[in-house]
Amino acid sequence: MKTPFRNLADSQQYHILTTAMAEFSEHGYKAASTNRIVGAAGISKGLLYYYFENKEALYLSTAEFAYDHFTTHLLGRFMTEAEGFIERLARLSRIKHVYFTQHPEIARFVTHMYYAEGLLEAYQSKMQKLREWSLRAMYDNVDMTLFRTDIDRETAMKMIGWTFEGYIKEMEQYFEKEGIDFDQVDTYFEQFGGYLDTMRKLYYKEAGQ
Amino acid sequence: MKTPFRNLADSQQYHILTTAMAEFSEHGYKAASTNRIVGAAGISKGLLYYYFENKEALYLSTAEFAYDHFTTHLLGRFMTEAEGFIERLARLSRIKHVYFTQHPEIARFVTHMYYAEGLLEAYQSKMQKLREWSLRAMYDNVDMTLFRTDIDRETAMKMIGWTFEGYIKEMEQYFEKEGIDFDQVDTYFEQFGGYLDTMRKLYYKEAGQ
DNA sequence: GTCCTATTGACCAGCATGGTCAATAACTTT
DNA sequence: AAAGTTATTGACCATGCTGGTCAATAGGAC
Repeated sequence: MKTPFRNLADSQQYHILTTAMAEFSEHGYKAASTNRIVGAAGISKGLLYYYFENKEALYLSTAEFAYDHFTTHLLGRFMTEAEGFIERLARLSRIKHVYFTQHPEIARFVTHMYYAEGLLEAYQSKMQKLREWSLRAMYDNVDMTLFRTDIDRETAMKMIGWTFEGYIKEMEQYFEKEGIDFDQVDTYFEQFGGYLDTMRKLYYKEAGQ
Repeated sequence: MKTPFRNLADSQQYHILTTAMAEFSEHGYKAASTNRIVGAAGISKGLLYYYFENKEALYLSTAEFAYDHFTTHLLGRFMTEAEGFIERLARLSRIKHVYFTQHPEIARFVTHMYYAEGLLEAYQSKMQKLREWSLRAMYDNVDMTLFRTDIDRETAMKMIGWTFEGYIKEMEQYFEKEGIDFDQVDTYFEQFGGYLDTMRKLYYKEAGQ
């Protein structure tokens, strides 16, 4: 990253880096095309190489920006309150969902980084930290006594996690096909609440027991 | 597909087509490389174009072979017996798993076809049939009275489906990392049975009720 | 006018692509 | 053994895209 890029307005930096992220997430590092990036970003080829020394430097800047943005915007909101496992996952899902809709390119790119190999050696310790921290976000300060006692806790937690994954994936597919209807947003929340109730009925002790 | 290819021994046809499938599934139609295919298949470039008129014809032959193989090898085994929903999904999972380990390239390619767009217009009606048929395989002749009555059936079935998806995905990831230990295969089955028991405890009426 | 920075897009060599084709190897038939 | 037919090779080609360069120029500051 060269100084001219640093002198850019934040919004323009964000614009260029997120377009690069979209390209990198979709095609991976090698197959990503700088030509497509400049086309999508609306700048000339020359200007990109006036901002960055080469493709790799662009990727690394991109990765650093994404990592920093992700951690500063999410870590803060994840302070753990005491609550049941289902409520915890519900809260995390909502927070993630907000972030994914507000910064979709960054979110997609971070998941790409999470699984990518090769160029990222410099980031693997950071990723490791992220992994550990996301574990804490899931389990720290969770009230485990809510679970019914006749089924294994580990099993229950896995199944609950898969239920959230499945539900989120289904919603994503639905929105991708049908588009989000903002008048119906209440219905979506109701439906989500219904799933939560069902899960409580399945996995928690009966009330008052 | 030209006649010389038709005159080939079945095993050689299978070999070439499955190598092509691997390439197509991994990179998609456009990014797939005929050079890599001939390299992996151990034949010369010229020979490939002696067998097929061009890349598209190769893809179409590949798709047809995969579809036929998949349907003839799976549809037969899917006759529905009366059973609970959990047992049904467990049975389907086992059948699928066997097919995926015996014909991984075909299996991967069929899922690719299932989601791919563009070149497949000719196959979309076939895919539609496959979709309908897989629905029947899931729901036909299922004993719904086993479900406990205080939770919604649709919700329960979705959650059970997600549990299977999650478990299968986790197993795949585990095997990819650690490799399959054939001495431990009993443990895997035990573990799977444990999940089934838990699910029955969660979603079915208590015995004798 | 004179700097200095920002910005362009034509241009380059390199590489991989899908596809061709003359040469030849390997069988069959006579 | 000769002739004919089919299988098989790999060098070769035009094309298109790649990451990256650079002379030209536009814009603003002094």
